[in-house]
Amino acid sequence: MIKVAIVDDHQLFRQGLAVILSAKENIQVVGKYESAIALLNQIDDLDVDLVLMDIDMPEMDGITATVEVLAIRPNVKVVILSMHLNSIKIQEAISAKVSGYLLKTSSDVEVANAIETVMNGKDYFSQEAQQELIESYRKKEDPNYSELTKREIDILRLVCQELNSQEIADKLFISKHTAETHRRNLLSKIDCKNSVGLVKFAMDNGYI
Amino acid sequence: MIKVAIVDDHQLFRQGLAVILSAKENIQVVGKYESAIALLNQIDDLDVDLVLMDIDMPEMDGITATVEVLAIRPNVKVVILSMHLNSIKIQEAISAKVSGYLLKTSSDVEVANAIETVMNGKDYFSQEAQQELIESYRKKEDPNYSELTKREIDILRLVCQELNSQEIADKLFISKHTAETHRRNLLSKIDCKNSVGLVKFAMDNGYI
DNA sequence: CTAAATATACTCAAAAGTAGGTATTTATAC
DNA sequence: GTATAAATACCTACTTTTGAGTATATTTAG
Repeated sequence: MIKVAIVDDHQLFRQGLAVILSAKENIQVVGKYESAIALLNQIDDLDVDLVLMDIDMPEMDGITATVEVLAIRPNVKVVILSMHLNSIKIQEAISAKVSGYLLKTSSDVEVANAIETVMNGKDYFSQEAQQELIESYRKKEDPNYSELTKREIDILRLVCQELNSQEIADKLFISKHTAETHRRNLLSKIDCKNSVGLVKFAMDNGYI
Repeated sequence: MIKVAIVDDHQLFRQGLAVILSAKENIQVVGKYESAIALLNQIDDLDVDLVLMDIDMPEMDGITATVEVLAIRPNVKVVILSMHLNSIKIQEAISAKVSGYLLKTSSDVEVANAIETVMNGKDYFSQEAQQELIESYRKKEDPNYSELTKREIDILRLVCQELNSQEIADKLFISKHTAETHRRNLLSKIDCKNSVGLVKFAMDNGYI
């Protein structure tokens, strides 16, 4: 019997999924949590093999939560169950050492498969997640493509807070010229026309 | 027995909710659809009293779908079941003649209550939805607040497509000056500093 | 019909963003 | 240790946005 916990802020989803999974003969739902905090508060005393974790939740996102969970209970498996598909989230999830990544559009059969696969010591990433990763690797091989640097991500986030280059410069203790250079490099890398494109990119790719 | 159909693109949610609702003694789930199109294709032959409708779905959003459903089957009740809470969506839903608006964070008990209430000829809007509406009415009474006009919404959407004022002007066959005026009025009404603020507002309020 | 709201168009001026450079210092990787 | 990448900073030039006005035609609501 695989002991599974569910973390999701949507009660209907949480409860529905629990019912569906409990119907599987080898799965037992031992916990349902409406937030990562709620799970972390009980993780010490919880007899659990695998956590199904949503990403978008108030208070603490599922990826941060995964890091916390694995720090306390390194033997517990974490599988992401999110509605969003973007390569940055998937990569962040992998960095956080999740064992799988599923979409909410998945079927109950796929979720059960994923749980079994992960408990057998393998990873399970949904077809869509794999595809997304492959495409992001393809992009990286494109000579016109280059990853954003840490500093560029800083600038991107501040642009998205409606700050102008001078304000960004003040905030980061750099020259206005530097902020403008970073901004221009962003426009070039992301291949968009103006700051509006930057915000949309940031939103689509989970930077904000 | 109340005959309910569920429209939601997340299979796990759809299926889970169906199980939960089927357990209620007075509710029968007569259909599960992964898209509004799928529902509309079968609506003629479907013996259904009430549709639980998600908003954010590919192909056709739940509000457009509601209008279509009610055009064909005016006696069917539609209740929105969405994860998002914003006054514009709620108002659009009301305009589309929905009978209720629930959040996915609701409990199964609340959903069942809502279904019963609506089948008794009343409307059911969740506490959060009501609160959101009240706050939007409060805003309207604020002398500094004013609703966006249709034209302003046009301009807002084009700004979000990375167009500058000249390009917007060309697209709408108006003068560049006019486009600039609209843009400035938007900044003033939305109370933000630049186009970045406009995009975020547009996203937060479901304009794009 | 009339008043109010909306959409339209313009001017002038200041501020910010965009586009093309160049160049130095600081990390990082091989 | 030396390439390489990243972060830093500056210059010139041009475009766009923003701010603060004014003004008129067109719609809409009472």
